[in-house]
Amino acid sequence: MPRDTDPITSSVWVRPSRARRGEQPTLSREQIVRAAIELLDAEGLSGLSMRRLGAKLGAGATSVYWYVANKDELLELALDEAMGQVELPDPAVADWRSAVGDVVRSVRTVILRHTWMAGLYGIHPAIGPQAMRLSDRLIGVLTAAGFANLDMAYASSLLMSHAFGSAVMDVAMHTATALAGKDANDLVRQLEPYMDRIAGEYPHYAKWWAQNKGADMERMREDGFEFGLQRLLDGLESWLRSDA
Amino acid sequence: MPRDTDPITSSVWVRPSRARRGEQPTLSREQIVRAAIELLDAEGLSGLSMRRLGAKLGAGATSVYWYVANKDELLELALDEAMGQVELPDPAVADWRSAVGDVVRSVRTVILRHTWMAGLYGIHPAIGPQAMRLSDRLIGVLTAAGFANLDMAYASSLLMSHAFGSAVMDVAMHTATALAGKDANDLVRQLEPYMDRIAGEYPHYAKWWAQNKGADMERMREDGFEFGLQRLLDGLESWLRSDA
DNA sequence: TACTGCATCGAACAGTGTGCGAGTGGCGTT
DNA sequence: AACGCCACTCGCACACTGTTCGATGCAGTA
Repeated sequence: MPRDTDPITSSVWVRPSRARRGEQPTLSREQIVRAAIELLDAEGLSGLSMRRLGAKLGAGATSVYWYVANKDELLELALDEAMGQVELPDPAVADWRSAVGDVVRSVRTVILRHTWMAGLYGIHPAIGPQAMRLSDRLIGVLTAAGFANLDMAYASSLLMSHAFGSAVMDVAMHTATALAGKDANDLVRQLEPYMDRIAGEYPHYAKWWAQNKGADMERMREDGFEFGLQRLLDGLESWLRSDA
Repeated sequence: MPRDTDPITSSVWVRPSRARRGEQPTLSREQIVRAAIELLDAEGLSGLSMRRLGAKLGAGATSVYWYVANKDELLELALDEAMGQVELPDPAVADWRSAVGDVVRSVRTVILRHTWMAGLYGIHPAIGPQAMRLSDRLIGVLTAAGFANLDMAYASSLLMSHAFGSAVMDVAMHTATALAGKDANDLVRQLEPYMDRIAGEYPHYAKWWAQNKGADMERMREDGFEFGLQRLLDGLESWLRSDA
């Protein structure tokens, strides 16, 4: 794909997808991105290589480069495509708390479904069309709720931060335990002697641990996310009331 | 480094650092991790290769493998070491809001200083000794404030989520603009025609944009983080009061 | 028929993480 | 004093990576 040095027009999002002239050019950007996501879902971030992607598409390894400038760019496209799976808020819902809550929950769900997304957020900003569409709807709900200008932007990025942050932390835990081939609870149980040994260095942690070692990890993550979401909405709501 | 198949005892954190027998073995795990961080800071995640690390240490490329099993493990160690730069809360401070706020701010600052951390959180959970130390102190402050058991864990992970999430999003934006060789404001200004063109698809976004295009991006990120932190603390505080 | 330009691919290059086995020097034991 | 062990270092090799370049073929136009 011919390069363009202008940082604006060279962005993936402005450069048009390759147009087909005749009938079927056997490959397309959408098809490539879809295949990349399948590979990423099945094998993780390190499982995606241009050669394997080419093979999966029944094409030469380097043919992909006609539709996509970079592996980085491909990942950017895949990330945005996956973001498109987030369920958008229904603008008809009057209760902004539940509307906003549903979006945040959906973002988290999508990231947990495509765990490779977690490692990508720190590299590519979410400014693709799907992410924009999501932002747009969120802005709509928040302005209807009473937020405006900078406060609106702050509120929306706070909500997104929570979805990203907690999902990323969950994914990290999940992959770590999955890599050990264990369920999270098993792993925690096995860690007990280690915890006892270092208890002296982390007194507060050890004390808490002694009282809560029975908790179900999977359940905790879910409940913790929901708890945080509610506190966050509480904070926004009370601010909204005190300001208006 | 000899491998161990047991998932527990094979973890980096339990396996002891290589002990020196005589005087100076020319290399050490701490030295390696330090050099790795320097390389990461200077060149980013993709700038760290085992060969370059070896060269920087004046050693053979594969000598590092005596102290570290993996590149992955090395990154895990570097991540935790960097976490050690977070300023711990002063337990003497009576005001839990400001104590907790300082920790969260410090986490964000550290991540912004070592931008490579952003891409690593989704891969390795923060369970190293430094991360544990941080958690321990945070737990101490929160329990003193009145949180207990599961709620305490939820509150702490909510705070951490915010620090991680917002820092990661900022880093992504920052690297994207830095890669384009532009200041964020310049980039945004250049994006204007693009924004106008797609305004129809993102009506709420476009409307907001029209009213707030003058805002300073760097400032917005800082203020947005602080706004979110305060709303979050508000939410926690009101929950604490209604519960007690 | 000749020409143009989209689309595909093979070969090649520089670089990656890592396993293996050979080396080296100094310590503890005989 | 001699030996053997063992912590430690490193060169080589392997399989693989992303990406460039130039050669090829094919569709539509002149």
